[in-house]
Amino acid sequence: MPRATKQSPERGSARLRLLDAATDIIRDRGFAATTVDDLCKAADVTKGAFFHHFASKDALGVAAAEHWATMTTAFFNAAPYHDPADPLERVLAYVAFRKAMITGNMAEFTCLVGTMAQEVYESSPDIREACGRSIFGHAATLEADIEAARQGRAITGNWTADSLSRHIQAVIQGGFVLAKAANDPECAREGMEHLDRYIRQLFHVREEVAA
Amino acid sequence: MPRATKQSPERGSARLRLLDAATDIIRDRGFAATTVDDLCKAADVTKGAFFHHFASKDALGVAAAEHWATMTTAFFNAAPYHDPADPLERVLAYVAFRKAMITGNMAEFTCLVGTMAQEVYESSPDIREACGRSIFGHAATLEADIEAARQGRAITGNWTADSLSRHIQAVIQGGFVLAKAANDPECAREGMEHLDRYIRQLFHVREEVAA
DNA sequence: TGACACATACCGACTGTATGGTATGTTTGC
DNA sequence: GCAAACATACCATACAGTCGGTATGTGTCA
Repeated sequence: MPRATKQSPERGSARLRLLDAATDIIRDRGFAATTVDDLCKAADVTKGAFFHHFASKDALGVAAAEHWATMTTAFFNAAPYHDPADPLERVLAYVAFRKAMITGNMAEFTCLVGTMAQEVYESSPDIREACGRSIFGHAATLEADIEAARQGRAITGNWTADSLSRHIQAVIQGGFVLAKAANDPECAREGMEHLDRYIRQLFHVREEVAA
Repeated sequence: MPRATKQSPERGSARLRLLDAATDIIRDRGFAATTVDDLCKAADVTKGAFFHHFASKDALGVAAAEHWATMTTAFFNAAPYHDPADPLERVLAYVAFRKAMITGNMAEFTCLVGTMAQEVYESSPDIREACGRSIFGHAATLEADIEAARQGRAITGNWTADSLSRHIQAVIQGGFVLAKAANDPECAREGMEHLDRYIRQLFHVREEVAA
């Protein structure tokens, strides 16, 4: 366990290392079951460093949610599902991308802010709000494409683009819950197939053979 | 705070009172943030009684999940959505029923086993499995109706009854996560409307004006 | 250029309390 | 009179948070 020493090149990175550790550990055990000592050990920093950067454990929770929002925004911005020229194709590509992301350990593909929101929605309003901003901010990134597709194809249905954008996130989050309960990621993938089928039906396009 | 005294008429009900308290408190704060003392206080029993009935806090978690399964099974068996003669009508009535259930406090309508599974899936396999049995056992109660509707209406789609039964639960669970993140139950209700629309589309039936 | 002030980033021992769990009674129904 | 159903006092530990300190960088002015 190499202590960060004087002249250490990582000096100044304790905050980031703590946030990265929080992302992993909280997804694994949840927020309440994650101790400050756990985080310090994983990030290889001391308790002094922790409370230098964060006023409290709750404050770290808020920062972790915001860090998650920043990371995921950059990640999804750089993802290839934006490539198609047709907005509906982009939405369907997003769903396919989310499905393809479901691999590896449960903690690797599940959602930090969904997990935290579920746990602390009542006990820690600050964390809950930060989680909400992350989830609904991400949902909103699909809204323009959905609306463009809706207008471009003259779809008239009893639903709105923002409602569908939230529903997409709900299916993803629900898939994670079932996957954890079953200890089987396939549950989450299944949900994405239903979601793909639903969206195609809303827009009256043929169902393709699942990729 | 009236201590349970000798000659108390509730004697013998400590276990049940603890399970009921666990149902409420864990849905509010999550499993890890719920202390044994919290449960004892809410159930108005002592720690001795707690550990007389449960070998550990984890054991209570398992029992709470099983108690939840028992309660919800009885509740849904008695619910009116079974009344329609047509199996598809019963499935749609189930979705409407679940939507109508979303009222009151968050902790009142959200799902104990979904919350717990999300939290302890990695750290407590016993609880995770009990949660899984509850969720997937409930999902399975819809499978026969879905399959009957599928055959009765000669539906040929690239999906199975058991997959759809799980997806229905996923949408419900995902709706709960978003509702908590937004602090707004309407998120969960929206999801049920999309689910209703999806099922109707799968079975090629007209969308009704939302109840 | 260098001395000084000041700020930021960290260290690690310490503390008060909360927590899960235990040991040992006491009461109650059969 | 025996076993189940409690009650009460207690314990070891783990936990979030504190505090006095040190190391390193940075701006400033003679």
